Amino acid sequence: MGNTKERILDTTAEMFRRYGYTGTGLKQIVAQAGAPFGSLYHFFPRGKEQLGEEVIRRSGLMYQQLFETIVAAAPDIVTGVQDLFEGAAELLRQTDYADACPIATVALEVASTNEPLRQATADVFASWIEAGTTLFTRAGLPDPAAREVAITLITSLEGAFVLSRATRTTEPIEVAGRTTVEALRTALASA
Amino acid sequence: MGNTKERILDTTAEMFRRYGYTGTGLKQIVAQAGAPFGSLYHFFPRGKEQLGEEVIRRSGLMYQQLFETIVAAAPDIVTGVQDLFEGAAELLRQTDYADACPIATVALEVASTNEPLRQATADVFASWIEAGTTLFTRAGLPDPAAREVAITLITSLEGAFVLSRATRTTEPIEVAGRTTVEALRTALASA
DNA sequence: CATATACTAGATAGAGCGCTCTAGTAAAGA
DNA sequence: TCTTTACTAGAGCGCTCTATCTAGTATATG
Repeated sequence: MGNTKERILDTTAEMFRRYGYTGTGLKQIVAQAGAPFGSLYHFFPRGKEQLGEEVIRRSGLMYQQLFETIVAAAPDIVTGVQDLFEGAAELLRQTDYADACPIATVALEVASTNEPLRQATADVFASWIEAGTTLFTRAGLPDPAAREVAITLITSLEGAFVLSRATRTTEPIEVAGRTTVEALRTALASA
Repeated sequence: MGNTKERILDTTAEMFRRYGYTGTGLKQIVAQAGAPFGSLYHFFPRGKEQLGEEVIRRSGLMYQQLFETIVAAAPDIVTGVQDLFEGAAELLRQTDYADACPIATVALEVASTNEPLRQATADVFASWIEAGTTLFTRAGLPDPAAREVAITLITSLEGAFVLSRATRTTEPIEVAGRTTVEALRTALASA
């Protein structure tokens, strides 16, 4: 069964969100996942770096699907973006401002220290941008504008996570949501 | 002379930008600063945490003054904000996408693990927001709108740093600059 | 039944961590 | 001159880090 491996991946993703890459120890991971230490190097022979890379790519994909699900469930794209920011604010509140994007923390840590992991975070952001661009294109925006709004959404969300987690307030994320929605509305109006 | 202490603070700030808080070792700091290890605990008796806190508050103040200087040198507030984003993009390019905001990296790392440091990052962000609000109020925005634009600026900039450092592109920061300027223009127009 | 493969289990190595400790030097004030 | 204070200097402690290593168990296949 792939049960142990999945448990290690899920636990690591959760710990990355709270403690970052360098702040998360392998022994803490196996302890919290209830997995033997040997299994870690069985499933991830290249050690922490391989585990980190798989967690980054996996989490990136999960969040992308979450975003697409939220937008698909909304009556229109503007409401979808609104729901996304409101959901993020709610999640932060519920988890005592701990559980936000696991990519950003690791991305900043590894950007200048670990090229394979930096590449993984870059790939995740690139695919988020593409996914967003596709969605906004489908909503009627021309190609360059769609990409700009997608980038605006992601940078606003990530930056808001930083401020909200630090200040323990949802104000930054609420403001970021309004700004992003406004940018989207403006772009749609002139399309 | 306060020379050694300053050198330790400056070196630490630089290393925090690149390696983060947990990723920066005290021995690396004194080695790079050319300072004896004993001096570190002479100037910072409470160790790494005290050093970290002073670096956060000091860097926060420096960046705030930098922002105010840039805006003061510009012919108007819109140009000032534009210059700020362009300067940030230029700095990233020149430093191989290493030197960005030292607060964000540390903020995400310590938000759920170290309360005194989390508080220090929160204080920095709060004072940035206040400084921005003051500037935008002076430019003619009513109070709630001024604060919203200030928060938008900071979240956009921080989020753009994350994406730019990860992808090694200035595109996110350019887009964030345009979006922020647009938000500011809209707010000014309806003021 | 035999054997290969997948996985569990954890002791241990070697390096590095934050921090403490003792000792020594430089310069200023009594 | 003597003493105090500020600072330099770095060895070493206890601990944790990632990673390796050996050994054992379960399961499936010949």
